[in-house]
Amino acid sequence: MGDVARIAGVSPSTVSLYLRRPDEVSEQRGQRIRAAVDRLGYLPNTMAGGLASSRSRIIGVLVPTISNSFFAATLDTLEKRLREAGYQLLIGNTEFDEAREEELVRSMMSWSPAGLVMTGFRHGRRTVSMLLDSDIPLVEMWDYGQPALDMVAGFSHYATGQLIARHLLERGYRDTAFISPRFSRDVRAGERYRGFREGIEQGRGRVTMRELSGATDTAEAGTLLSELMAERPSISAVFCANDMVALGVMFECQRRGWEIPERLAVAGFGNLEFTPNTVPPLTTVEPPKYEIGQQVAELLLARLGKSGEAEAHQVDLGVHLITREST
Amino acid sequence: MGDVARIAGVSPSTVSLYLRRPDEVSEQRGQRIRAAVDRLGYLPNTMAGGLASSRSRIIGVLVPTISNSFFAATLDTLEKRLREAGYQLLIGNTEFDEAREEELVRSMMSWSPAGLVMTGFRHGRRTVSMLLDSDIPLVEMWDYGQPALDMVAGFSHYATGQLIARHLLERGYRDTAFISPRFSRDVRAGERYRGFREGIEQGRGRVTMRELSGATDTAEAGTLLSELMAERPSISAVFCANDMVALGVMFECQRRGWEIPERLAVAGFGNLEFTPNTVPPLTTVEPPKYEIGQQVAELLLARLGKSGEAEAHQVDLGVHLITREST
DNA sequence: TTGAAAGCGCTAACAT
DNA sequence: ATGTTAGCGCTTTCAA
Repeated sequence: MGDVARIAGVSPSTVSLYLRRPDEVSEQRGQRIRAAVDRLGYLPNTMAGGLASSRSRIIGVLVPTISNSFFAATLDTLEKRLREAGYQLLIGNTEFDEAREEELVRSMMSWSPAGLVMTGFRHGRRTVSMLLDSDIPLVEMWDYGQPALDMVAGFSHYATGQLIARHLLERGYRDTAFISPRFSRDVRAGERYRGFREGIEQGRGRVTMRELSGATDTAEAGTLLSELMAERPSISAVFCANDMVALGVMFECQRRGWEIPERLAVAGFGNLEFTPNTVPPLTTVEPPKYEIGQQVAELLLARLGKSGEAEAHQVDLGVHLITREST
Repeated sequence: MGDVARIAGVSPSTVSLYLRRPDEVSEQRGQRIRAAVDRLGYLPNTMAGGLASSRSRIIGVLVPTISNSFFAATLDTLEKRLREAGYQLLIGNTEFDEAREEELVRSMMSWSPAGLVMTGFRHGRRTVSMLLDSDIPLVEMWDYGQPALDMVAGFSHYATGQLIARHLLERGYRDTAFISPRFSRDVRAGERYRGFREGIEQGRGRVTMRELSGATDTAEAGTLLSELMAERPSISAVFCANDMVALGVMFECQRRGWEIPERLAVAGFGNLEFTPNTVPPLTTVEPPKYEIGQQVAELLLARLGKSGEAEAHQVDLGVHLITREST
């Protein structure tokens, strides 16, 4: 930057000012500075800037795993939106592990990030106290309805479960099942189950639940379905914790010649790209996966703008039931 | 850090040394420092450290979109592996846009990253010269066989296309089709097409190609298939640019009552989670999506270790043909 | 093994 | 609108 200043014939602080707020520098010098920057291919040193101003243009984001298509979609819009505003994403996988989450929060904090984004409400005790001690804007995403540390953008998985329960009851299904990845690998699937079970039971129905041995696995979903139907042939509808599980269930039905929805109704969660196109088209619930990214960015940017107002914002983005022929 | 030093009764530079290389500090002072760190909940300021040492523990990663499941899988292992080594990932979406890529490279460079990871070999002219001017270790991933800027971890999409061509020819399919997302949205699908077409034509076969209007869309894939088969009913096999497209094609066959592989053989690319489980199970090619992440990390860490040796490493991780009943 | 001193490249008062 | 001055919180010689 010194070089740029020398070549442009101005002082370093003028260059710095020009780079940050160009309109506070005279047109004439602005041009000279721009020319010098181009000539030297000057790139500012972000770390020096961050150190001097004691704030950075970094947003730390923690997700269980990047490769979960829901979070990946959210990250996509979040990155886009924040990049437009001049921020960059430091991403970490917690792998469903509170210790790793704590370690990640610690290392993100050491960057003095402008903001932090975390998935869900479950955090370790020490993580929570680090978060509360700092005054870094925080958004918890992909959930709603439980006590939050700061801002929230998500929806209620409990209500989602209830929504499907109501739908199945309306269509006359009472003897139902729920097939899910292991709850320890997907806490929010557990919440959907709770809502679903309570909804069905309030309607005098019954729910049989099966957890896969780990994360989503279409083959294992098919196996579990077969076992379930052998044990309890009266089951007439199954709510799958996500559309991938539902796909596995539908493949199994196809192999066994079980008509959907006549022999067995199937519902999912996610409205993935292929979901409208299955045979028959799958009834599902659409989560606001892109909107969450958008909303998280907006909450953060709003807070970063007017630094004073410490208004805690919590946004429930809701879900949509998409009724198709599988129920 | 001054506070820590005061409480521990040592100098700041001893604290700094202890934090970086604990075994060069006496056990006694080490203990005192550790106690002080705990008591104060001290978190080092990474930016100050980075500025002083003029290097950071950041690896910049550029992908077309995070939400592509192939890249997401790679990012997952890459993040895990690099986090274990004490690095963090700064992730950017290029959105298939060279201008955005350039802008991202520029802002990543301003962090003095320890390394950079990019997807594929196509970069803008100015991006290339920035990359070459800097001496930041660079890995280009997810492709192989073209001139690279530095290190490479990937596989040949051209060879992948040829592999499937050979397989289909062996099974007696000569009149074939290729259905793909728009090549401008997936350059590597275009490479697979090139390999496939040349392979089939060398075997005296024929390929009819159809591009979707944008990214992967199972519904549109079905529509394209119908049109294709109406125009040219003699087609007996279709190679889909990825397994999602193949899923759309299979749904369409199911709706129309076309037996797979009797009426139409189907092959895909990706070996996604559901692929072994379709009806019938789908023949596909398995790309080393996790291995790429692993290998990128290893190349980077090797280079970061022995800083002197500027050995350019290029790794072809290859693919596996997985033959199932759909062909 | 430890400490003192200098400085990494910028920003932020402040004075002009 | 521009320049001067003093740090930001560390790491890194270098000397002890």
